[in-house]
Amino acid sequence: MTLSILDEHTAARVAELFRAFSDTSRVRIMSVLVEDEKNVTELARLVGITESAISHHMRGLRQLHIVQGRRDGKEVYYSIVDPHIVTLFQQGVDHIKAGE
Amino acid sequence: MTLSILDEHTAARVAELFRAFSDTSRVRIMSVLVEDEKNVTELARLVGITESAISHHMRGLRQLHIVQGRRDGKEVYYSIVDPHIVTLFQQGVDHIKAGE
DNA sequence: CAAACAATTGAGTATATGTTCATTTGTTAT
DNA sequence: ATAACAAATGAACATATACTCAATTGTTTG
Repeated sequence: MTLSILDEHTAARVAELFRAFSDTSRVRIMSVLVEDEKNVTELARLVGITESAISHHMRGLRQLHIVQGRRDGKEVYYSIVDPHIVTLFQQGVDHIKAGE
Repeated sequence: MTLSILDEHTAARVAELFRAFSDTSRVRIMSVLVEDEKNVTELARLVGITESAISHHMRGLRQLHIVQGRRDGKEVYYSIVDPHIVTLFQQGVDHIKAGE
């Protein structure tokens, strides 16, 4: 099944998906969330950027339905929504780790 | 095997890889190259941007070893280097096409 | 060699992106 | 109600990115 060139709109959505993982901080966020859910403060500490920056990233990832937030008291715990996304992400990591 | 947070350098390389597919034009370029090799002029016509813009994109993709160029006379034919990259890309496309 | 065509390169520009800082919102405990 | 902490938001800024245009390099053919 040999699909021809992607139409502009679909291509834009695909690009949007990959763009989610196109930033060092977001990649590190994902690498943590692959293991387990984490709240914003923990993520900030682990990734090494401010809680504000984490929040901004999480908003983007939420809008793409890549992560979801679960409030528990004062804290919001983020986790990865879709297992397929985990696979996609891991595949990228593995490709790099396998060395080029 | 539960890997902890990715170090800055590895994360940067992973981000770089995903960034390759984070642009609408590059996604469309890839969607064409998945099918078959193409020269710059053909790509420009199919994607709908100038040959110069294509060249700029191909340089980036070449530097990441995602595509390779093969000169045949006046033309340079580009193709995707690594089958794993095709799989990664297709998985992103499939995720979008499966609808969110 | 000159002309024609394909591809690349570099400069310039407009827009997008990631971050921080300051402020606001939400939640709990005193 | 107020204080304290967590998270989200908006503004501002610096950098990155994609594109076009003009010029250059590479290749073939007259």
